[in-house]
Amino acid sequence: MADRYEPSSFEQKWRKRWDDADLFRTREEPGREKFYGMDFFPYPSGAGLSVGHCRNFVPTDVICRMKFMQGHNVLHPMGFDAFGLPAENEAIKRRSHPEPMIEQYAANYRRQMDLIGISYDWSRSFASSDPTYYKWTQWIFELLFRRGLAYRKLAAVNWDPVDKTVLADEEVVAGRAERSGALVEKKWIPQWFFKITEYADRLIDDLDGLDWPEGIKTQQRNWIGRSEGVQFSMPVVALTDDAYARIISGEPQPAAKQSEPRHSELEAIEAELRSTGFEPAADAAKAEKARLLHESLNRSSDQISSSSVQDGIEKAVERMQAKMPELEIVRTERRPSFEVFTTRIDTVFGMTFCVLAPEHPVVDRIASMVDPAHAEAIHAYQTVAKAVSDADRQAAQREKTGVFTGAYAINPVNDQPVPIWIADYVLATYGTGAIMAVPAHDQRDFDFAVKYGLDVRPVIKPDGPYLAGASPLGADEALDAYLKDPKSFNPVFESKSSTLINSGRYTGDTVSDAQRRLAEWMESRGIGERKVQYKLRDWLISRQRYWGCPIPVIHAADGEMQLVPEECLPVELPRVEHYEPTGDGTSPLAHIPEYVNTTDLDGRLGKRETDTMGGFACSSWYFLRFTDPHDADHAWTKALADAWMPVDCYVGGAEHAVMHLLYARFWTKVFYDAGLVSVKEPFKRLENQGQVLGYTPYRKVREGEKLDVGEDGVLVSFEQAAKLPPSEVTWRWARMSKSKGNVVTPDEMVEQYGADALRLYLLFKAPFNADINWENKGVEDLSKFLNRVFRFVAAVQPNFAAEWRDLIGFEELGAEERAVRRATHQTIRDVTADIERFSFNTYVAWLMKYLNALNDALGKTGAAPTRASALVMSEAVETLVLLLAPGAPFSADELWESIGKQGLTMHQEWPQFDAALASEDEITVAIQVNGKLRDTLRMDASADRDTLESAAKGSAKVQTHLEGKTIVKVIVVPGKLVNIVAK
RNA sequence: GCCCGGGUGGUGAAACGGUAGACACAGAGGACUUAAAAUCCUUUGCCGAUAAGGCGUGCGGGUUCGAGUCCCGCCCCGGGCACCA
Repeated sequence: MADRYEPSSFEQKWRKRWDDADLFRTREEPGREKFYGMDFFPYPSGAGLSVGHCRNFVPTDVICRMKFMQGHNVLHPMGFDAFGLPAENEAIKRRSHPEPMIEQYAANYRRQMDLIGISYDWSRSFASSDPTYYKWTQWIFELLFRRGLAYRKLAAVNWDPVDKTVLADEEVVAGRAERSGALVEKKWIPQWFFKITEYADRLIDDLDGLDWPEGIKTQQRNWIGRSEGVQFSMPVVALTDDAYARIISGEPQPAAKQSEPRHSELEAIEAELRSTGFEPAADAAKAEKARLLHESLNRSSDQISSSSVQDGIEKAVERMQAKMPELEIVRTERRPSFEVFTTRIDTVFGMTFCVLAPEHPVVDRIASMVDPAHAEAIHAYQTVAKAVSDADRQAAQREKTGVFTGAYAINPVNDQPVPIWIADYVLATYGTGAIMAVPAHDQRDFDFAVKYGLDVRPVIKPDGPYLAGASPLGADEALDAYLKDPKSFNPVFESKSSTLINSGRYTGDTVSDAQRRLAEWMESRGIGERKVQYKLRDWLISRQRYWGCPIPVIHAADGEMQLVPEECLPVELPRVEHYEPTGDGTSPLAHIPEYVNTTDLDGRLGKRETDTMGGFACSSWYFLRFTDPHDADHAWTKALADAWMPVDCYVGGAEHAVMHLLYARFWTKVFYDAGLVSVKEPFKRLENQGQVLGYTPYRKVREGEKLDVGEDGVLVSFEQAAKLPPSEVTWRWARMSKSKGNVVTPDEMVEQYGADALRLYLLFKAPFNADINWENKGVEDLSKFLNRVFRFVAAVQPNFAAEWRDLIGFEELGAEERAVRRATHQTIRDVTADIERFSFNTYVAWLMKYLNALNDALGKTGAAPTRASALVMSEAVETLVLLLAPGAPFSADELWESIGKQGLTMHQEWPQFDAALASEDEITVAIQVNGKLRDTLRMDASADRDTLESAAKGSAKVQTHLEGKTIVKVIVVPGKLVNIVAK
C-alpha cells in the first residue's frame, strides 16, 4: 500500500464508489434517531464556489457524517436560492434568460461540492426558481393573505429619475444611483407587506428556548425592539416669542406647584391673557386677540388617535368656556396636536422642547399657523430632509440639524409651553414620529439642546459616581454645580436607579414609582396611555422586478383583489425576451399583456399583480420542502415535516443574523398556527462560521484621486501589485470576491493538495466562528499530516489483526499497551465531544496528538511487535481511520481498504469510548502555596485528600516556601491540586 | 451615537473558576544527503546563567484559597445598524 498521501490516485475512485452505493441518499429507517443538518442555501453565482463558501459546508458535513455513523437517519440537503437581482442584472447584460444561466451555475456548484466530498443528498435538491417549488411559495402567500397577514399599502421605493427604474437599497450609494449617478428620489407606490409585527412578542419570547449564539439572539431582540412606555398627546399652540418668554418666567417653578394640574391649552391662554393684562369685559381689542389665539388652537388635526385623549381635550374646552363664557368657542374642528411616545415618562418634567420628524403630518398645519418667516424655514428644512436618503439620515455621528417651527406644544404635566422643532434625527417611521426632548437625560436631545441653545432641566438626581466621574468637586458641590449648569456635565445622566427632582408632586419618587404614577395619572385624565412599541416594521415583500416569485393576485376591474385559485397555481413567470425595467416603476411583467390580462373564476376581466416577491420569501420555508421535496400536491406532508423538523443544526454566515432567520421563524409560526407543522421554531441550533479572508493588494492613493466610501487605498490586481514598488502597495486581508481578485477556488486546492487536505485545513486553522486568513501553505501543512497518517497505517498494516476485538480481552497488557489503549479511548471521547460542540480545530488537534502518541509507541515496539502490542495497534489504527473519516473521508476509505477492511467507513459504527480504559492510573497534582505553583507531584489517581495533603506538605520545594509561616488552611481538589494557605 | 463580537508567545491558537500556552506553523540546533527538497530527532513565552527566583492572557480596580475565565470602570480592534426616544 501507499505510505504517502497521494490524493490524485484515489479521490476519483471513491467519488464513484460513493455514487454507485448511493451513499448520501437520506436513510429513513424506522427506529433510528433523526438528525437534520443543513447549510444556508447559496445563491449560485457565475464565479463558482470559493474556499470561503466551503467554510460552512465542510464542518456541517463532518457533523452529519458522524451522526450517520452513530446510527442516525441524517437529512443533509442542499438547494439553490436562485431568484434575485444579480441573476436578473447579469442576464440582462448578457442578453440571455436567467433560468438556463442559473441552471448552469448551480450545476457547477454541485460539481465543486462533490469534488470536496460533501455528503449532500442531491435527490432532494431544488432551486427556488423551479415552478414546482415556487408554486408552493405562492400557496403560502395565499395562506398568509387568508389569515389576514398579507396586505397592500403605499410605501416608498428608491427611484432613479435618470434610468427611470426602481433601485434596491444596495444600488444606492450615498444618496445616488450606483449606475447613473442620479440623485435618488422617493416614489410612493402600493406594495405588499406581511404582518410580521403581529408576531413580534412570540418572536422575542421563543428565542429563549433556542440553542443559538447569544449575540444573534440579542441582535434579534434589539431588531424587534420591544419597549414599554407611555404615549400621550401634546396640543399645539401659537405664541409669540415674547409671550413664551413671559409665560416661562412668570410661571411658578414646577416643584413648588402643588395645585391640581389644569389642562394645558386653557393654562396657556390664561397665561397669555394675564400677561397682557387682559380683562374680558373691559377690553374688546384684547378679547379679539384672545379669540384669534383660540382659533389657532382649533385647527383640525387627525393626529388624535385615542378617543380618550379627544375627550380630555373636549373637557378642557368646556372648562375654558366655563371660566370665560364671553369667548366664543368654535367647535367645528379639532385642535392640532400630536402624540409622543416615551419609555422615560418619569423625565417628562424635564421636557424643554419637542421634536417632530420633518415628514410628520402635523408639521404642515403648524406651518400654516405660524408667521411666514418660520413657515418658510419649515418648508426649506423639509425639502433638504427629503433629499437625504434614509440611510444617510441614520448614518453614524452625523451632525444633528433642525429648525424651530415657531409654534409651541403644551406639556400636560405642568402646563408649560415648549418650543416645537423639526429635526431629521427623529424618524417618521418609528413610534409616533414625534418625541418629547429631555436634554438633561438623553444624549441625543442634549447634543441638540447644546447646539441650538435650548434649556436643559435635570429631573433625575444624579448619583455620586456620575458626579464624581464628571467633576473634581466634592459630591455636594458637584450636585449644586450640576443643577446650576447641567450643560457643563457630559455625558448626560441616564441611570434609572435614582429619584426625581424638580418634578412637582413626583419629586422624591423613585424612577419606577414615578413611571407608574405618571402613567396612571395620564390614563385617568385621558391624556395618554401605556403602550408597547416595537422597532420591528412589517415585512415589505414587493419587488418591481422580473426574476422573482410572482404574487398570485388578480385585481378585478372594480378594484377587488382576488387570490388566484389554488388549482391554477403556479402563476408562472412568462418566458419572454425582454424583462428590463420598464421606466415607469412597475415590474417588467406589467408590460406583458398576455400575462397581465386574465379572467377570474367568474369570467370577469382582471389584471394580474405584477410585483414579484423578494428573495426572503423563497428562503423562509425551503427547510420544510427538503423533508418532502417531490410532493406535487402539497408544499409538504405534515407527517414528514414532523419526522424531520426542527432542523437540528443550521449553519451559515452571521450576515443573515436578523432578516432571513426572523422571516423563517415568522413563517414557521404561521404554519404552526395553521396546523401545518408541529414545531414553533424551525432551527433548534444555529452556528455561524467565520469568514475566509484573502490576501489583497491595495495601492496608495495618488494625488487627485478620490476613494470610495470606507476605502483607504485603491484596489489593484496581483499583476499590477507585482509591478509597483513595494512602498506603494499595502496588503490587507479582505473578504474573497471576484472583484477583488483574491478568490481561491476549491478546484485549485484539490488539484494541488487534495480534497481532504483542504477540508482539514478549513477545520483546523481557526475556531469555527473565527475568521481565517487564507494561506495555501496551511493546506500543504495538513497534507503533510495526512502523509504521516498514511505512513503510520502502512507501518502497522503488516501486523494488522482484523480480529483484535475478539482477542484483545485475553491478552495480558503491559504498561505500554495500556497507554496506547488509554490514548485510543481518550481520543474517541474528546473527538466525539468536540465535533458535537463545533470545535473542529481541536478535533483535528486530538487526531494529531493521537498520531504522535501512536508513532512513539510504534517506535518502541519496532518491527517485531508482541501479540499484545499488535492487537492494541490494530485497535488504534482502526479507530484512527474511523475518527478521521468525517474530516477526511477520501483518505479514510482508502486507508480502510488498505488494511483489508470491507465496505465504506460511513457504514462503520462510530467508535465508542470505554471510560475505564480512558482513565489515568497516575496523575500530576499541582502543589500551590498561597495560590502560586511551587511543585508538581505524580500521584496515584485514586489518592484521597489526606494522602494528597501530606504528600504536598512533604514536598521540599513547598517547605522552603513555608519557612517562617503558619499554615492557615489547606485546599485539596482531588485529582487536581493542593493549595496551602499560609501566613 | 447605539448594538454585537474580540484582545493570550514570533504566528494560528488551547485552556469545567484549579499546573496558562495543548495542537500546529515559524525560528534555532542536529541526523540523513555531494547538495537541496522531503523526512526524522532536540529545543523554543519573557527576564535571569542551562540555576534559584521573578514576570506574564489589552489597562486599572474588585470578588476568591485560587481569575485568561466572574464583577465594576476604561482603552484598542473588528463587525452590524433602522440616530428607535
